[in-house]
Amino acid sequence: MRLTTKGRFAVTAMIDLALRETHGPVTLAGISQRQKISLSYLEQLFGKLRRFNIVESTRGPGGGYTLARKADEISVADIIVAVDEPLDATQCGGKGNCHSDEDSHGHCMTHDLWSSLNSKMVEYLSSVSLRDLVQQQAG
Amino acid sequence: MRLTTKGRFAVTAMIDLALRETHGPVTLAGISQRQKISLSYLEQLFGKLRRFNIVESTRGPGGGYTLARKADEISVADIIVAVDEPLDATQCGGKGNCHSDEDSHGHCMTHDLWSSLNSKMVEYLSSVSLRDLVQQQAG
DNA sequence: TTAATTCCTGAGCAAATTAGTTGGGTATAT
DNA sequence: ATATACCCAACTAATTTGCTCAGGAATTAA
Repeated sequence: MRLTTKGRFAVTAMIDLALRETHGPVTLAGISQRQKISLSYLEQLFGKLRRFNIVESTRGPGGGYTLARKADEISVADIIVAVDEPLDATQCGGKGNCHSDEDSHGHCMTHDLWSSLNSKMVEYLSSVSLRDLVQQQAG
Repeated sequence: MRLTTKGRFAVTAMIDLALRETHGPVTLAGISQRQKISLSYLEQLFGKLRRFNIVESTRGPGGGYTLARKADEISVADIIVAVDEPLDATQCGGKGNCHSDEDSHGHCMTHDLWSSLNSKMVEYLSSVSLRDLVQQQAG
């Protein structure tokens, strides 16, 4: 899991969306103005979020985006995984057929190590829901 | 806190170092060969790690790097913070003088939100020590 | 039906970051 | 002296980030 400003933009935009979707679909133009993120960049991000079934779209006037499920069923990990390119944690490309390390017991040291660290990160960010963030923001 | 392959390289190299430093200083050339990371890149990373007092260096033949403190007193967060450029979490640059968001109570929405999420990340990665990783690798 | 709104897509581009190269140094053990 | 190894800065290539531009498609409302 990669953690950059790109994921931050997506999470920020999703919070903006979650805060407003009670009044109906939220337009990207609105999010763009409020959060100071370019519309085209948002379109790219929300294209990915839609393909990952995190948001749903409605076209035409009065349209916009809504959450595809409840805010407490969307985690920060879901959002970040959707928009960020995957970070290739293992040098062998996940094959496990890497014997370069002298200490290796069949595959590269990085393999088990970083992938387990990575899964802990995912585990943690999976435990933080969009609803948690919205409540934190409101409070 | 940013989380990219750069941090992974640094953590991987540090584990390699921790596993071997019982036999004396570990050379970057050795780490480079074993972990398949270019020597010059390692030199850059370890320059930063040294400036953050995470490792110590010994010049000349038989020299190399050693841990500046015990492995259980070095966290993954320490390593990543040392090598990664800081991720500017707030759009206002940490000033708090941003009133762009309509829902704002004096500063931008992103401000509190992402910085608290960020501090949770740091908190978590601070709880994982180099010793934990080494034991995990050995076992 | 026409126009306005909004999502949708792809190509291209500038800036930043990542990863590495090159080409030098400096300190130290033998 | 010489080889080892850290140290350092400038430069480069590849990738990612963030954005612009230019359209197209679906939907609502006049």
